[in-house]
Amino acid sequence: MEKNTALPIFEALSSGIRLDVFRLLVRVGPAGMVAGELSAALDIPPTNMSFHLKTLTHAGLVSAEQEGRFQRYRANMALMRELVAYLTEECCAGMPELCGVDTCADGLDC
Amino acid sequence: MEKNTALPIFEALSSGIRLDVFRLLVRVGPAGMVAGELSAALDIPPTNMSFHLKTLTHAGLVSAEQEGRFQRYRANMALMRELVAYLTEECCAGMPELCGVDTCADGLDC
DNA sequence: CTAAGATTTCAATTATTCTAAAAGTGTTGT
DNA sequence: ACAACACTTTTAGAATAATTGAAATCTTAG
Repeated sequence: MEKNTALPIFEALSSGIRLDVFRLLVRVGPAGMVAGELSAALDIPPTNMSFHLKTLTHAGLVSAEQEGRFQRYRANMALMRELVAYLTEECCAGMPELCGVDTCADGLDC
Repeated sequence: MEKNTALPIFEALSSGIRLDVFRLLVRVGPAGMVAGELSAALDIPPTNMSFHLKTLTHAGLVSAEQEGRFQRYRANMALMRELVAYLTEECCAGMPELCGVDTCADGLDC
């Protein structure tokens, strides 16, 4: 992953509202939610929700699909895994065992 | 992890400079770096670097240790793992197999 | 005590976030 | 097919917050 990919992701998640939206979409999984449902569920005005959804979409964290007159949003889980890999890349000068006891454990390839 | 913990982390990493600092600290591992080294390595004025280091420290992403008259900073890898767990918590309504082929694979407990 | 290193304070610039109004889209009724 | 409706997005403006560099402060080594 490039820095130009990772940075918009962190910018997108640095807002409490957008973090709530993303986590909600992660929770509902492949079913996703339409803009109005998200707006109602989190009590955010539709016009403002649209602004935040645009930011999340631009970062690639959520995908939007036209569904009749609605727009359905889904979380992009794969991108998040890539993000973790990017952060832990070249971890500890190539010596993962130096990272500490529980840092690179549990199958996380860092 | 609480939302109040995760949010400052994303805010901290939403700056290109701080992302560079954190990744550099991940790369050097437990050795860490002092403020002046970071300032020189990334070509950032010390006064500005201090500001960003404070933000990273406040988020818990890096730890600061007094070392003589220097201040040595190290990356907190454990916190990042908690962050991933927080994001993927309750993934896909408790049915990880719905998340897609490579989303919850490779031992990532989501 | 003197000098060097690191951080804090402060003001100016810049970017982000929000509400409200207007404009597109697609759908349903007659 | 035409018109009316529901949902979503876009635009514009003001308020709020983040970022930056210069000067000043504090702490430590010699």
